Amino acid sequence: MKLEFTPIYYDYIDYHGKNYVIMIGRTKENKRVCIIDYFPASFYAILDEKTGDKKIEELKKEIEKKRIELPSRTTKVEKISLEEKNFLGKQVKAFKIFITNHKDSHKIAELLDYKEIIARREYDIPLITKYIKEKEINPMEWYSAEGEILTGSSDFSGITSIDADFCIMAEKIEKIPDKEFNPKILAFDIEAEEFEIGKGEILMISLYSESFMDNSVNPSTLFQNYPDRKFCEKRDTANRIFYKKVLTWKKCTKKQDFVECFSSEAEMLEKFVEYVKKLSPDFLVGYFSDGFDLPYLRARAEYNRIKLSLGLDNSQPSFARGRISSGNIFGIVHIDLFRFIETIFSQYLQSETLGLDEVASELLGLGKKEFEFKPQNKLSQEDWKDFFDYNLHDSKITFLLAEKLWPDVLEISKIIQEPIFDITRNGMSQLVESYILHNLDEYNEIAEKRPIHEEIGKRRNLGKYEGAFVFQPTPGLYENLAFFDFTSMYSSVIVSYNLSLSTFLKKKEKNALEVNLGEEGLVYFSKLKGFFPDLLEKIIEKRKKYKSEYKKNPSPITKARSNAYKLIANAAYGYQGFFGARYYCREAAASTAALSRKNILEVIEKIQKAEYKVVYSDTDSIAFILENKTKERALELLEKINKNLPGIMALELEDFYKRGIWVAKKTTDTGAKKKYALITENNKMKIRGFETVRRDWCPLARALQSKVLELILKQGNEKEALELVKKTIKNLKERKVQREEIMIRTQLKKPLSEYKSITPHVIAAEKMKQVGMPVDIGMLIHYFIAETREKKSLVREKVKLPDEKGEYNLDYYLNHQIIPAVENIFDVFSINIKELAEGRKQTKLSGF
DNA sequence: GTACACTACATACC
DNA sequence: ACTGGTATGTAGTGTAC
Repeated sequence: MKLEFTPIYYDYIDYHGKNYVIMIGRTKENKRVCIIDYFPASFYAILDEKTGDKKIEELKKEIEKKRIELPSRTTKVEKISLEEKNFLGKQVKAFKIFITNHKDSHKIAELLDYKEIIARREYDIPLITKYIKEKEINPMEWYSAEGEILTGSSDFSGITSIDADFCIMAEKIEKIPDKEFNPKILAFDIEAEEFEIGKGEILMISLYSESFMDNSVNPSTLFQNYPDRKFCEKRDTANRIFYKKVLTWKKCTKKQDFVECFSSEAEMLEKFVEYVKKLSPDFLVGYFSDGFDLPYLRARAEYNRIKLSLGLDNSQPSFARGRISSGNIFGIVHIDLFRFIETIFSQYLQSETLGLDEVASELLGLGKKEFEFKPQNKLSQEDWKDFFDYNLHDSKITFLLAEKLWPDVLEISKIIQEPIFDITRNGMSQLVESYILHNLDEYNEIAEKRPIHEEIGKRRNLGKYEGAFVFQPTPGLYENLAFFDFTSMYSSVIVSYNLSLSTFLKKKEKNALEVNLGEEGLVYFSKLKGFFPDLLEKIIEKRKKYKSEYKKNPSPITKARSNAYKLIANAAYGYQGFFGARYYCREAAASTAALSRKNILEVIEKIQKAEYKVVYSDTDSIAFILENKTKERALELLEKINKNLPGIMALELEDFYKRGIWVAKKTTDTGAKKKYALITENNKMKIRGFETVRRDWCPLARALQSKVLELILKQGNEKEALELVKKTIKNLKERKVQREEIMIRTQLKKPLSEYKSITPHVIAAEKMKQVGMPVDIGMLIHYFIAETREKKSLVREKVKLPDEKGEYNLDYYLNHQIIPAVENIFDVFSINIKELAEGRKQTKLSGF
């Protein structure tokens, strides 16, 4: 049998003690296939360069005898080959040792205790990663596979019970040109009685999906085996049909045909499993479903003593431990969109929180439905109806989000070459590392090992190294500014100076690059191109290529591709400085920062020598005043500077600005760093660091500050802005300010009990807990500061929750929100807002 | 009892 | 623990006078 498919899901099983990789994929005819491929595990043993051929032969014979006996299996060395490889910049001879079972590779590696073997490597790479790396069968690309169809008569360890159209034992797999692939996405969402996992009943479960068929199919035939086929939505303008359903065992109404009612929670759960199986999606998508929906379903299934057999082999979801456990369903890729957005996609968002409502509003222009939660017994028939709508709507926006983010998920998976399950959950360092691992073969390089616990401890104890340079600004309002910045500065420094673990030299060598790390002394790097900088250079080139491709042909895919390369390039520097990295190199990271400082300081000097006044600089950007010079002259200077920059480093024009303001720190009168506001000739604002952009300030103060900055920057003076402040203070004093304007939001970053300092938001969180509201790490706590009967000195004693009765605390909002937000802006014009507010208050309160 | 230094914490910039 | 360092600013905490 021969078929063409794209691998979507990867896993492996043991059969007679050996490892078989299982890929679940789709053919272009939309058939689900399961490809099984024998894959022998292996690792490397690197030999001391002095080892002679005779000794090598002896060692080989010795190693061939190694074996491990376990009750369940015997793992032995199956085969050894001697290979010429590279390892951290050196040519080495290494044994590639094939063993029976990957799970024992660590143990077998430990048995190789010979003085001639100087290092053992790659026993710690997950089998799937190794499989993809060595056999080059990448997720979401296309392959043809030949092999025998596994039938019921086969004794292959229950494999034939996998719910797929075909299951084959691969004999040959070959790359074929990519084909179009439309993912089958099924979104789901649950509503439960209690917030705590498994504590309450699951009231309802919603499903939302595009009905998986081509346009020629009549919807009425699609779910013909279903009692509920009429619940398919009609075709939309794009000729698409959607499947929507709410499963519940609570009060059903006849008016909502998408609601299906069952007699018990258990029956509802069983039907949920059945429907997911019938819909047969490639991706089951939730929002925060690793942390809530899936574990909740499992807990309730357990409680009801039923099996949540969602897996294609009828297995239940498994939860890998980690900071957040990841819910894996065999054969179906479970995606928790929240995790993907949190680690990867949030950088492209403006949203201040990453809740479904805000993220969906931003990306889709469609937020959550409003619904007021109440205890079950307080819900009217009408409330239940709204509740079902609400639940379905959550699945709907989750589905639409998944579609929206699909190009990014797809491109990242293809570029990183790891399955979608992993890339939607792994952090930035893991993505960079996977990219490196999958590209090592280009350099014939053996992979470095993952640091063990002890090593991580050592690395962390080394402490921080000196980072970026930030220019000390002078407070003031400036006109006619130019902003230059380095393109991907740290990455370009790594490439240009060849900074990495494999190029780092333990001692000075001839022709080496010497980097001065200040107090930490001198370090040296080889000028022979290392694989890490070389790989990074290629990433940057690809980013450039795909960026211009995107500009020529803008589409979500070209954009996603360009962004994915940018993502890796930007994370490379942090990766080398990250204690958990295989290719951790503190010296390289510290040198990257040092050489970046050196370069930006040199550029600052050049700009100053060309008689411009530099007003600010942070890490990779420089702002300066054009004074009487033209923009063209500034651009000529830019060209000139670029000619003398090392390697691939490049400086570019960020923009020209009509005006810019820098303010003083609140404690001293020196200029504050990382805090400024700019405006272009087209009145486009760029505000950095100010309270306006900080979510832990109340909207009133933020909006006022933002408006004040705008007025000042547009007009070049403070007059109108001052009037606005006066008006706002008057309003505040007259108690005309709406409650939502004075609400403060602060994130709870750890469990309540771990706070050493009891801050206002901790008190607010405790209050929430008391009234039975859900409180969890990561939540934004909303509260306001109220007037109190007795005089209280601490802010936390005046904290009230949004729906508590009480007046806002005038003194607090005046002196701790409004005035601090605008005080240092008016200081630039020698106006003392505080005196103004107080002075008027004493003489004539009504003036405000 | 309050002034001050210091710490804890959250959030931003790049 | 889940990329790095630099920076501001608020509120709480502890201590001296």
